[in-house]
Amino acid sequence: MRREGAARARGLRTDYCGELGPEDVGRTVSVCGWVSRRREHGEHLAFVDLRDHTGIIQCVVDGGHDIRAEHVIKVTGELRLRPEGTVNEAIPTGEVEVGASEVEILSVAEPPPFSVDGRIAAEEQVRLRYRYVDLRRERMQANLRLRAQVNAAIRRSMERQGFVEIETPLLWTPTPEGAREFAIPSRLQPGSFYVLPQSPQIAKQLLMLSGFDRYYQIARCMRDEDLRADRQFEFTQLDLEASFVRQEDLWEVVSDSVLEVARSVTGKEPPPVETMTWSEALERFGTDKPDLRFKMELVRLEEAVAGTGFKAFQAEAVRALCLKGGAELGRGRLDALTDRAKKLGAAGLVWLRVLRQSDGLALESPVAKFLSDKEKAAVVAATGAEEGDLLLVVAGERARSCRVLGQLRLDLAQPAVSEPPYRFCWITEFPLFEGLDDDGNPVAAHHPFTMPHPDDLDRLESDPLSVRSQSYDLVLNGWELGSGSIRIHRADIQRRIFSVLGISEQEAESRFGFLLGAFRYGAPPHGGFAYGIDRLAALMAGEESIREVIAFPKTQSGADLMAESPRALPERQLEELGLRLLPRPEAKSPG
RNA sequence: GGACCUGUGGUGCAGCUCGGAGUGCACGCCGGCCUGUCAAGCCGGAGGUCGCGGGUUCAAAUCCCGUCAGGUCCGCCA
Repeated sequence: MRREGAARARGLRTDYCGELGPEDVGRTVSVCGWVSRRREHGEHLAFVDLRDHTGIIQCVVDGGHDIRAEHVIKVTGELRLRPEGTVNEAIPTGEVEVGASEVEILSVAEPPPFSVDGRIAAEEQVRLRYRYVDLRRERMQANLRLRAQVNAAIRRSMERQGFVEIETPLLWTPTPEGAREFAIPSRLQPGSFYVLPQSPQIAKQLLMLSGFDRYYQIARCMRDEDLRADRQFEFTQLDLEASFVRQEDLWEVVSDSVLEVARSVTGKEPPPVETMTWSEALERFGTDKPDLRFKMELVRLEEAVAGTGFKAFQAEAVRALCLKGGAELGRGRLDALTDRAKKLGAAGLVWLRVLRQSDGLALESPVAKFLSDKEKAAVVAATGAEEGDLLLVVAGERARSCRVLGQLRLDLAQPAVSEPPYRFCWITEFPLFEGLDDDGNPVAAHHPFTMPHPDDLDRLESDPLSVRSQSYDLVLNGWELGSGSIRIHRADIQRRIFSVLGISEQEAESRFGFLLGAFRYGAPPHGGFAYGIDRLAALMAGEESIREVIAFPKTQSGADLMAESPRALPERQLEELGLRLLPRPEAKSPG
């Protein structure tokens, strides 16, 4: 438990509270911290549980001191074994206590707005308003320290692999694509604006053209989009880019870093990162971010019901889920599932209970009468269903049917997202384009500098929607951690992409000018990746929201309840920036 | 932009369906007692615009409308 490196930096104290033990008995020690709890026994005896970031130590003090919860005090005295029968097995320092000869009150505290010991869980609203108190709690101390451990593991991995840490500007220039940006008015050039980077994407590609070969940065990114449990305005990514590499090389680099993180946090060797194509993920799990911790994969039934007389199953795709033991679900529950499927975009949901009959398994369902015995048998065989299971079938367009079942799979069987094990997975071969915009032009799925799959290059113009890209996502337990791609470094291919996207040469020049310009001076083949450290740290900490691993997060309406941002600026400051406010339709009054 | 959940002494809850005096529980707080506790114990006490505004009603924490705040989600996040 003792940390040698910290020994010289203990300052006012000789020891940390949580590190004292029987081996220290007999020493005169000084400990500093916050009063976690006091137990008074009259004029001459009181117990004080003193807390610092390492833990809690019991101090035995004279009852005359006015020592209250969260007072900051320094206690000096001899460390001794607790008397027989008074050992507290519930805490690591429970065998010893400080017999206080001197108590110094370093500062007094008002009663905290909620309990620091976590006995009663305060509402998030209250926690955020008094975040400095909230962060004293064991949970938040552990979370933020775990996050620091994640950062350290990432740096270890990147340095080991020869990456160079380079900082890029926070005051950047507006880019037309992607997320909404935060704008910063220029004082020296009134009317002009910087923006905060939504990612260092362009900067890091330029660093490749500059010959740095391997760049990384633990980078803050800002996106002015609506907030969620896994999304804040500002978040932190491991951002990296490498030259003269193939996708496989990057997967290895990134896998090394996340496995180093998992190893460091869990103390165990994590399972290797798996890989599957986007198309396979959709077929097997009905999503591009599969949760591999549990099976219940989607099943193809097209062959089993080929040539069926049942109209609903005469569709492009007929897919099923088998819910183990689901036959006992009541009618109300099944109706709710059907509603859910419809809300998700399915035409309907067919359920079949798998029951035992004298001569084998039988299917009980409102539509059983429309299926032949042979079809029923084929369905049972294809799904591997056993007595007591429930089959859920969606028929219709392929991608939609898979996605509906993919969501039902999560609804019915997904464990808490932060529960181990940690099953990292690469999703590869994303489509280059996703659908068409209002003008009938394909829309870039990743960004317009993503290199197409070499085997599909000749279909770029003839059948763009079938073209795969060299882009890839990293997924952990159903959460998208990040994405990356091999970039286009050749002008001819970039021209063809812009042409397919319906972007003219002039438009490309004005929108991506300085990047395209830089490419004219010698661009190495390169590619990169970025993943969210907030999300990774949250999952590693067993949290469902990234706010629990961020010291001072914003609420869903973008407010900091402690700092009370955002706020109005004084008129003088606006003037200096060359800004004038439009009248607001209505003033917000505090509730 | 939209859907749903939540808002009651400092904290966490119950009360709301079926309207009848701010009623209750746990923690905390203040005072007293208490020399081996550790969620200390015992006795006493203080503390409330029921988020805010409007409506219905003889009467609203409770029903209705609006609004604000927090959360979850859809849209959005190349």
